[in-house]
Amino acid sequence: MATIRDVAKMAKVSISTVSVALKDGTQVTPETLKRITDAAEAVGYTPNPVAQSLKAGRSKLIGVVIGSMQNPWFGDLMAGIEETAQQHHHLVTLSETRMDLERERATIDVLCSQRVGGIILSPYVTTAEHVKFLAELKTPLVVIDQKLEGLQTDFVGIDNELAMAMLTSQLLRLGHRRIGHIAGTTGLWTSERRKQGFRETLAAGGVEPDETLIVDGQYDGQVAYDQAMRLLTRPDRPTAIIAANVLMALGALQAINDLNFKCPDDISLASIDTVPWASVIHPQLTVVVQPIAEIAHAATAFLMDRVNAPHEAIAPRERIFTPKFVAGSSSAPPPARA
Amino acid sequence: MATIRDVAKMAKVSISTVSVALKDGTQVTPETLKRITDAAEAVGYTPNPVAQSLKAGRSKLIGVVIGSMQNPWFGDLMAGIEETAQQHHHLVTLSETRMDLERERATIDVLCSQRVGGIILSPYVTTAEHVKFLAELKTPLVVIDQKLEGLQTDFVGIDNELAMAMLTSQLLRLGHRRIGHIAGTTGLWTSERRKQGFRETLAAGGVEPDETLIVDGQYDGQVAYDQAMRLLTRPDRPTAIIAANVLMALGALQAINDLNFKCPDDISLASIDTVPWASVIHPQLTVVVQPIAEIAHAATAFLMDRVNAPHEAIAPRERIFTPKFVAGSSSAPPPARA
DNA sequence: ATGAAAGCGCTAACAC
DNA sequence: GTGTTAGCGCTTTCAT
Repeated sequence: MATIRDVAKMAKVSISTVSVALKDGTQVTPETLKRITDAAEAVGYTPNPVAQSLKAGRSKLIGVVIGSMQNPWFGDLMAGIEETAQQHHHLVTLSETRMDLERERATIDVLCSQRVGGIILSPYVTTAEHVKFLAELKTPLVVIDQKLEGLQTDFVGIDNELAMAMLTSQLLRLGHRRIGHIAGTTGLWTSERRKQGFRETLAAGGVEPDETLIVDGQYDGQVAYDQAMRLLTRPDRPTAIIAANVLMALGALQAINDLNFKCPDDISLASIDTVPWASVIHPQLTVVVQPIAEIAHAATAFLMDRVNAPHEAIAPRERIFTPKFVAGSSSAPPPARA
Repeated sequence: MATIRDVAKMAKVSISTVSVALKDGTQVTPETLKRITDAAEAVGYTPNPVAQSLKAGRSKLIGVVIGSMQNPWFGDLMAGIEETAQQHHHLVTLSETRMDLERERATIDVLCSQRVGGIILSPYVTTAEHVKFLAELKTPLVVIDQKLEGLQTDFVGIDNELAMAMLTSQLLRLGHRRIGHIAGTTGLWTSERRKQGFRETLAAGGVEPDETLIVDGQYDGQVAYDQAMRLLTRPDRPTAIIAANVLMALGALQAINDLNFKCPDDISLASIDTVPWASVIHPQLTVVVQPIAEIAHAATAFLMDRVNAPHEAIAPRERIFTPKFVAGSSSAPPPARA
């Protein structure tokens, strides 16, 4: 590959002149600029990003750290991040932590030692120790999805209380009074916010929240299946279930079918998020969807701000998107009392 | 961050000794080795990969270039690649070409100029010019999924004829004689191989292939929906449909439902590939699945061979996996003649 | 066994 | 405006 030296030799200038000229053509005479650009063209010169990175102390790479690639929104997230990163001439690397504390830390360590320009993290560890670890990172960091309380950096996510309020009030309006909630992993920010939105909306609708109807599905389809089985075989079973994500909703739907209940005739179902192939699932799920592409763009834009201003201490920013309600046929009025 | 100089100073040796000692402890006396490792530990030394890359002329990064992140197997593919790459201390970057010729070329150019160690490509462009472009790459390359005829490099994929033969013979055995095939994008290797497997199996089963029952669904769910609509509204409609991928199968299923046909009572359906949580789709699809994780591992292993032996001309290798048949309830005997 | 020195390709002071 | 020079952190001859 052609180096800056080849260009300099051909244009009969020094390498620093080439470097300066190619940065912003304003510091050199038009004639030399032309000679240089022509020479660069002739030898097919592309600056070596590795050398640039060594000089700069960090590379034009942004690391995305995610809990699981099984998440249905993961493809859209990556596509959005890659699109924005590309506009800033950055490449995107991807790492999966499999929702493991050790792996999350180790992954971030690797990324930092690789001198990536910045990191977009969807955290699954919320311990104070981990927050401290993240706070001490020198590498620019933007957190998405799970907000980590006390961490001074940018966050992009959705209004989780609102998301659950949308679904809950819809079911209340249909006449449901006993509503079950298969919640996400206990302790995670999104899980707790969603539970809170659930409780508050019920209370505001005049229904006393029954804590035994709120179960932990660990954001996992199989666990949710088991939990739905338990909920639906109780004598005082709920007439509707809200799952905190779509994987759990599909698990619950499976349980409903396996128990020979009809959805929505016997049990209504609703969830947060959807899947790309949602249109062929019967019944169509009533859902609230996150604007994933916008979250990806916003997070990447935040990150690039930090990458491009490495010395300024940018105050933590927050971007909370409003999810969108999409009515489906999985929710209907509860069956008449037997 | 601590540099090799910090370690050298603390261990009271030269930087070259540190470098040699940390490479393989065999060239230095045990005492100095200990001093050096202790010092490295004390200052928290990690070699700067960027500097190593500059020296080596290429980085410990492998680029994955894929047509679309919507593909349901994309998450599993990435997870598999990342896992194997990690064992070789490589990071994985991801780029999407949106199935566009220009973008596929430009993306590969960027990756090469970034001096990635190697590239795993799932190509969507099969022109001779593109093959020539790929053949001239200096960067190690492994192709997956779509084989490019005439390209001298490693390939990993599945036996596409066999995949279609499995599905076709199953439907023949059930008694179907008019079977439609929603094929992938015309001209792509997988599409053509699958069509070929379809024709041959029909012929072997004593059924003359009707070319009008083979339609181009472009590997796209919406296009497949339209094509299924056309197939199913013909007076001589097929009694079964095989889709060349799952997105198209789901599109076809939607069409079947919208036309108020029952699957499998009126129309049987089968496809290649599946989606996570396929179990909540009714009816359960009869499918043939690719061993994506194994494909990912094999491709990455091939690539690492090339990365680790940059000067040897490794002869092109090929790994063809056998897909797995998974019977579902979407295929049944055809309805009795009216 | 250890060290000195060159250089990977580039950028940025600092001269002139 | 343009060139000289000194590194960024590392690996690798080549001496000693």
